[in-house]
Amino acid sequence: MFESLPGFRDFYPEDFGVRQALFQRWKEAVESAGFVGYDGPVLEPLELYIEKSGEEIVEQLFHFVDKGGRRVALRPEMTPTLGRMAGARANGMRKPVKWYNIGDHFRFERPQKGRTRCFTQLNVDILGEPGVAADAESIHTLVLVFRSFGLTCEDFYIRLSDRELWSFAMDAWGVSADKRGYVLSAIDKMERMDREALVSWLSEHVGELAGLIYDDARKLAAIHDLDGLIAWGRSLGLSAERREVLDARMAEWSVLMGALRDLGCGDYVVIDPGIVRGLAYYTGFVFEAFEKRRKSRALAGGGRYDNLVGKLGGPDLHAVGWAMGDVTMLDCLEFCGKTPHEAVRPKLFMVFGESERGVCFGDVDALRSAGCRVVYSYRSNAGYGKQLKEASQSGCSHALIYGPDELAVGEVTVKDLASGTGIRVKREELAAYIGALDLKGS
RNA sequence: GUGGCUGUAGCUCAGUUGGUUAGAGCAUCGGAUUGUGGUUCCGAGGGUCGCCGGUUCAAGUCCGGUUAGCCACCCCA
Repeated sequence: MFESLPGFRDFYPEDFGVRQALFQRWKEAVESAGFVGYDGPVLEPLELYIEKSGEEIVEQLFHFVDKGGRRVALRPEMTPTLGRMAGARANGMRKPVKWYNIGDHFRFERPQKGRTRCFTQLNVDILGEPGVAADAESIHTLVLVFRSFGLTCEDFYIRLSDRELWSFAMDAWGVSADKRGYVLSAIDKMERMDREALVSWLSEHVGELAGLIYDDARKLAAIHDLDGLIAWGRSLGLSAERREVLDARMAEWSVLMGALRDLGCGDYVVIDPGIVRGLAYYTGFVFEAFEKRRKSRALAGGGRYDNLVGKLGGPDLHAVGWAMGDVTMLDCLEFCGKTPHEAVRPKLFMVFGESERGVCFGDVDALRSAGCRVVYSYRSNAGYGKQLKEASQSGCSHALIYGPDELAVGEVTVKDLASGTGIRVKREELAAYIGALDLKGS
């Protein structure tokens, strides 16, 4: 027997239903915040990803040369495609643009917990708005998504940081522009590596500064309130000009935190400069969502990336957005006992005698056309008992019994298979009766 | 790319110091059951014990390799 490729998953019906329910909640939650759906190609030019991240990223892509000699790759993330699409229409679109996508992505990595080679992501982005109103709504929408699954501030939280703060810090340390990526990378590793190992690694890039950077970065990463950030900024000893810019940034922090509080996100968001995100293209506020009661991979991550569209050759377009993966999210929901399920709808099993078959099949067609879910046994000549047994084992909620007694007066028996109770219903009223059945909680 | 653990029926697992034809529960299918289901009982199908090689009179069991899965590292878009 063939098996699925490493890191690729089969979805049998029981898993498929959960997955569809997940997508449905995603869709409803982000549409409630005014986002509209879009999609792009699963296959893109390899250069679209190299452009942003460099040649080494190729190792983690599914990529090949197509028959036309083009170097192509399965998309590992949505943002470059979004940037390309939005960039092409940027000048003609009314701002802000609020788009979301639910789609498959591919990365050639070693599979492990929370990580596969093909996963589905929800991407939610706001384009064309430079102000913190967009950052606030982006984070609020993320909270809406979590809450739509019944998760609370007991289950998850969002760590909010700001790359601009780190820019000020690097100004103060005197880190040159070409080294800043390494420093951000080091900050990202602070939670996982001890001082000695990290300083040693960092000193390969910034020399003797490494120790100072590490100790200062530790202090900034430990700040978790706005007053603390402001005090930290005053201690930097910036020039008057830079000081003014920093003050303006702190004012934006204040507006953002106020908006998040008013949008009901106050209990979910914590200031945490230790988050920087791995990607090069982030420019401002960045954030990641985590489970609260256990250590796990980030549930979602995002931030502001004002330069990406321009870098891809489009016009300057402000942007802020985030992504959430299906694997980690379903993991989290299972841990929290909040695994989503598709809505329960009545499902009917037709039970009939040989001489009632014709009438019954007529109703099968009519009820199915009316949108009811209707099935029946393929076995001819099976007794009513056999058919009912099949009905109860098939997972149907109700059996419709077509017997001579019922049909003689133009009725059928609608039997609730859970309770065993039956009720006679006029055949012409069947669709209406079944449509009114409410299975919630059953 | 590195390391640890694990592979026996569709699933969960037994399988003694190596010893005849590898078992159980659940699930599946059939029957008991000719107009009223879920229970119960009976029966059936389903395994080259992940794969290859070695040791041995004899390997599911011991050894080596390999492959797959899980977990961790690396990386994380």
